[in-house]
Amino acid sequence: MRSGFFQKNKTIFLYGFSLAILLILLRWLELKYIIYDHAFEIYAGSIALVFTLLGIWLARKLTKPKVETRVVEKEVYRIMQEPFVLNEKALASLGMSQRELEVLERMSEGLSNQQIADQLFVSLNTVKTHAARIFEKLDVQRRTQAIEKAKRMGLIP
Amino acid sequence: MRSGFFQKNKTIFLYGFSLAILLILLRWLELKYIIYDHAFEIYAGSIALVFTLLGIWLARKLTKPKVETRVVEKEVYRIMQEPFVLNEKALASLGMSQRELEVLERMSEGLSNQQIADQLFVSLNTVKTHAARIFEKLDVQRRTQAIEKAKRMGLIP
DNA sequence: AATGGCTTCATACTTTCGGGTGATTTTCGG
DNA sequence: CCGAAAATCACCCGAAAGTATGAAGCCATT
Repeated sequence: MRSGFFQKNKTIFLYGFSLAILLILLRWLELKYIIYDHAFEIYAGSIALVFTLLGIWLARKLTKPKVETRVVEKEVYRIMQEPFVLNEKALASLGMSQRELEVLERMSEGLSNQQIADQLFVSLNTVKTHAARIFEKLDVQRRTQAIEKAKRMGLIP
Repeated sequence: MRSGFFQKNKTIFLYGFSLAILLILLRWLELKYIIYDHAFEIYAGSIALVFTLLGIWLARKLTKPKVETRVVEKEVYRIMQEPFVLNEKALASLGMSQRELEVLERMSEGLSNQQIADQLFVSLNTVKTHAARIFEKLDVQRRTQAIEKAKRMGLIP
């Protein structure tokens, strides 16, 4: 393709053109006897200047941009359970005992009284007693309420 | 400082030097009568070539690298109470109905079946039926388990 | 018209939970 | 060592929760 050929050799054409036009211009200036004393030096200087600029342009055109990796911090919000810290104050103010807390934790895991009893190696009745105390201290009636309240108070995760 | 002055004007000095040396070289070549026919064109061409290269070099030296910002995501964890967004996918995959979800929500608030029935203006039996379906779909046996699982799945806050 | 899902309700039954009471043992600080 | 708090266990009883089964009405899709 003609246009394709021109496209690919555009730089070369431009190059030649620049040189030709510059020479013509300089000759014309010479003929117009504006320059005659240091003619050659001016020629050379002009050519040097123009082609330096051309070189710069070329370099900018052809050089691939240097890639500089810049780390941009982007906040990625994640669902994460904030590290649970037991609310000791609330625990103390309620007078919640260690054993009761253990029962409460297992309750919140959805275990039945019997399962809790098995895990803690105590009788079902014992767990019931603990549960009753827990409800009393938390001032609730049902285990679901106890769990809800205890979570809000920071007694369990 | 002298050296500082030279440093800062290095490019200009280099420039002048190049031109001077080139001219001397060309004159010498001319004197050696290797060139004499198309002397001027060769002069011009040589100067053009050299200064183009110089321009390219200059450009590369002086041009600040184009910064292509490459975003590298860096996770910044932060504690936040996750604003609850309902996990619709899980909801759909479980085939959980709207009514069932309502019951589930109230369950998690610690309400009894009777209270839920009153709030939703349905009978206790209806709530029980919903509850049974919920347990079935969540594959659990107790309401406490259902709450625990539903929370983890993002069905309820 | 038929099908299937959702919601509603009922009945009957079993299991678990929660309240109340009382009692024994263990632990731990004064 | 003594006493209070904690932990353990038992028994009873009623309430609540959960299981199983059936069924009717509604609504959208086929």
